Amino acid sequence: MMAPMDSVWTRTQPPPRDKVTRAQIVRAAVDLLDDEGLAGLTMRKLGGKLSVAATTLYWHVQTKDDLLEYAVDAVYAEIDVPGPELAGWRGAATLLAHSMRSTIIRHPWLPAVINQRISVGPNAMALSSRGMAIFSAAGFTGRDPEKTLAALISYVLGSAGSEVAWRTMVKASGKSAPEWTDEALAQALPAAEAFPDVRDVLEQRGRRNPYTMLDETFTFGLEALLDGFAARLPGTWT
Amino acid sequence: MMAPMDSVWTRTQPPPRDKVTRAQIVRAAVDLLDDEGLAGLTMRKLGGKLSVAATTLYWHVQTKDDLLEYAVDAVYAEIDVPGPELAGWRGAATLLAHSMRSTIIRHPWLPAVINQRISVGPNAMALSSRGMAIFSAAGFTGRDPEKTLAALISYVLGSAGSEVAWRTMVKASGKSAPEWTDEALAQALPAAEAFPDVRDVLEQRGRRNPYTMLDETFTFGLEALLDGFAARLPGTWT
DNA sequence: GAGACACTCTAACACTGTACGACTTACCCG
DNA sequence: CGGGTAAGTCGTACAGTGTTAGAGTGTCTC
Repeated sequence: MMAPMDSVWTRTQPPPRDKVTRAQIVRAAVDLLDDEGLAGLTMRKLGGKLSVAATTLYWHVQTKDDLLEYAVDAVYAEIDVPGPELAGWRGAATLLAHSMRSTIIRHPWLPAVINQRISVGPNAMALSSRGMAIFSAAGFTGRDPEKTLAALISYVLGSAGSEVAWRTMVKASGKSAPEWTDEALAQALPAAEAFPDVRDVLEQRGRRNPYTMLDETFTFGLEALLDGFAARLPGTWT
Repeated sequence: MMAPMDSVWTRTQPPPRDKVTRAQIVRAAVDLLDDEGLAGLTMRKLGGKLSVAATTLYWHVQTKDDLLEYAVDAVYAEIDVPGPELAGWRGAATLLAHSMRSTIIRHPWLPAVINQRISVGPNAMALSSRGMAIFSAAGFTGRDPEKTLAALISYVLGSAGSEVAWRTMVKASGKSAPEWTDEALAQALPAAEAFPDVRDVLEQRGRRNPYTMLDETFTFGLEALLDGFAARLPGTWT
């Protein structure tokens, strides 16, 4: 394991040339965002986490917005896009959708950041490429694979975005989901009285397990969308 | 027009009791957000726009986040939800979707804000209520109207969110859409070389009219989703 | 050995959201 | 009519933000 006469003094190439690398910064930023939310990411706090002055970060990253862009692309790498040969196009699309949803739930700051600047990082492009491959293999031609993938991603993003907004509020309150719902209904939502149907919806979310209800809602829309895709496949009688 | 001896000095009742009302503040905030984006909204700038000290705003609004919540709900009022009796459930849903999309495009900051806190203002609830009525009238029962509406809104939100991200970047560059696309491809996206299919998609967006392409993509997904809903209507043979 | 380079840090600037307390009115009650 | 209470506005101030400029450190190359 150790060469003879190897010691700190004889070693010629101390491996860590820099105190931090951009990859480390990005990873730490994602951690911080996960833990403390979008407003919790501060250059000084991030520097502290890496035992480095805040301004040091600016050597590796031009601006905080750029850092966010890096963070977004890093997270994109966590979404896996199965090839269509494994589960068929519908299975592959389903897996992609669920993987994307859980990635967003793991990184709740994602939707708010994504909707400000478009994502053109390498991981985002790889996702697009592999995602389009699913629908090309399914038989879509021309611009259809692009449109189909865009629709799928839009749905997942919107759905997960709402879900994340809900989860964030519950988490920030420190209460359990049913508790939160009850309190919110009782105290803070007198407006709901005017809309009994909406009130019922919110109430149910307090009684039954809210998370399985979110799952059901997500799957419902996903299946509907995929049915719509299937009906658009060339070779389908209408 | 003027009473005898009316002057600044004799006048006893200056009609405007308050210098600003909350409604005015919210409206000005929306305007500022539309013009300068989320980062452009500043309490001091907003105060200046209303000829009022920044701290005065805090009498009418507890916090900047609260102000954003008011702004979101104010914008929700612009989305119109037709009753199902007018255009049938599918027509009504289509109109709702398009109205929501154009509202978001008019207020590009909306998606980023919406995904941080859930919306429970009166206009948001009215939208939910009337939206669910569409699908109830269509024949959906139980929790299905809620799920269907959630899916529709999720899709619109996600789709418009991506669109807005794109539009914002193009607008911020000050260039025309094709110009922007060309430059972005040429200079800033060497990563695209590794994904020729993605590159083609981006390139086409530069050649053809990008806005009609966005329309097409939006409509494609919307129709697919509505087809999926139709297939789920009770009384449909599968 | 010397100079260039990569990297880090301290100090500072302009600006942010917001708390506090003082000030000016308009209104109500005796 | 007179005084007190509340509503509303403002100046000041504070802690914290992203970011710049310049000085400093060490390492690599000739």
